[in-house]
Amino acid sequence: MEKPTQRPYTGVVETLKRCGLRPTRQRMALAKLLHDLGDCHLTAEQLHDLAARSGHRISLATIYNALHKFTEAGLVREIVVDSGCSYFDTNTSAHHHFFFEDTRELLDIDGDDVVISAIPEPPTGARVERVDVVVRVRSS
Amino acid sequence: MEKPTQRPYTGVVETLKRCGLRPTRQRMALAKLLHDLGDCHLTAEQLHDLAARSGHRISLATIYNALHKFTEAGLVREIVVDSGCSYFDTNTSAHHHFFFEDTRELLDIDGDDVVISAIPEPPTGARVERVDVVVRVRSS
DNA sequence: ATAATTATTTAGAATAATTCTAAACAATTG
DNA sequence: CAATTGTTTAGAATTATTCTAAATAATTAT
Repeated sequence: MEKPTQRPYTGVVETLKRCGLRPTRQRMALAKLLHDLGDCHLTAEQLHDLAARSGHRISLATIYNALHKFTEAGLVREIVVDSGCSYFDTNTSAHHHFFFEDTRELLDIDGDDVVISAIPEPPTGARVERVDVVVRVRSS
Repeated sequence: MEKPTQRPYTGVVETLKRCGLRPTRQRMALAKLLHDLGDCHLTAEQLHDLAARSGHRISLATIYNALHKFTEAGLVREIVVDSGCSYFDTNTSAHHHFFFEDTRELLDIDGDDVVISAIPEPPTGARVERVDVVVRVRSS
């Protein structure tokens, strides 16, 4: 847990700077919202709404820009489970997902709870970026 | 290998009927194209082009309808690796994928080459539909 | 066979997520 | 504080996909 501070943006400003991202008003607001939420999965639209409800009028294009920059910087992770839209995961540690096809919701699976004991070599000239395991479930 | 026949559509007609799908001209053409291709991954657009090149003028809406019906029937499998579009896999046996993020291409990984030795129980009320493993690679 | 029923196809419009554009603006650097 | 560079924005554009409703084709019942 982080120690509360009088200056609520100091933390995210540092983080953004460390990643080589200008700490703009919008990015600070978004980074703080995401940080305060803790582990969760959001679409760009959902983050847009959340920002709006928190009093931040930020254009959707900026939400996309920010999410992509945050993804590059490793602050969030993009998860592809649904061809309709992208989810952004605030949990960047090694882990996997349940995907509820009915509700289109994601649930984390701890990295330790999935053991992949064999993976083939990637073809020559390719390096493994990451291994995604998605357990697709439906209500039965 | 299938024995060649004088009536090239008999095979797919049977397959379609067995799946409870009316063997329409379009579905027969598409099923035959997919069957003749062997294991591969196609987008709706790619199948549309392929059909056109083979002399079948089939509307894109029909391609989507057919692919969805074929998916329900288990004749093809929909793979989600890219939030931009869906891929349909003619290989319906248990297997996984390399996804080349640069070229957006898929490559099969034999089911036996990925060993998942532990998967958590799905939450109560949910049943596992399937487990997808995607090894995301980039040219290095 | 033919008619009646039901499913499928189609073109084109509609939608949804995302990206693009170029002008305004804000953060950083000199 | 001026100049530079990066960011934000509204709105248009793009892309994949779905929807709509009329036309057509496959099936079933007569």
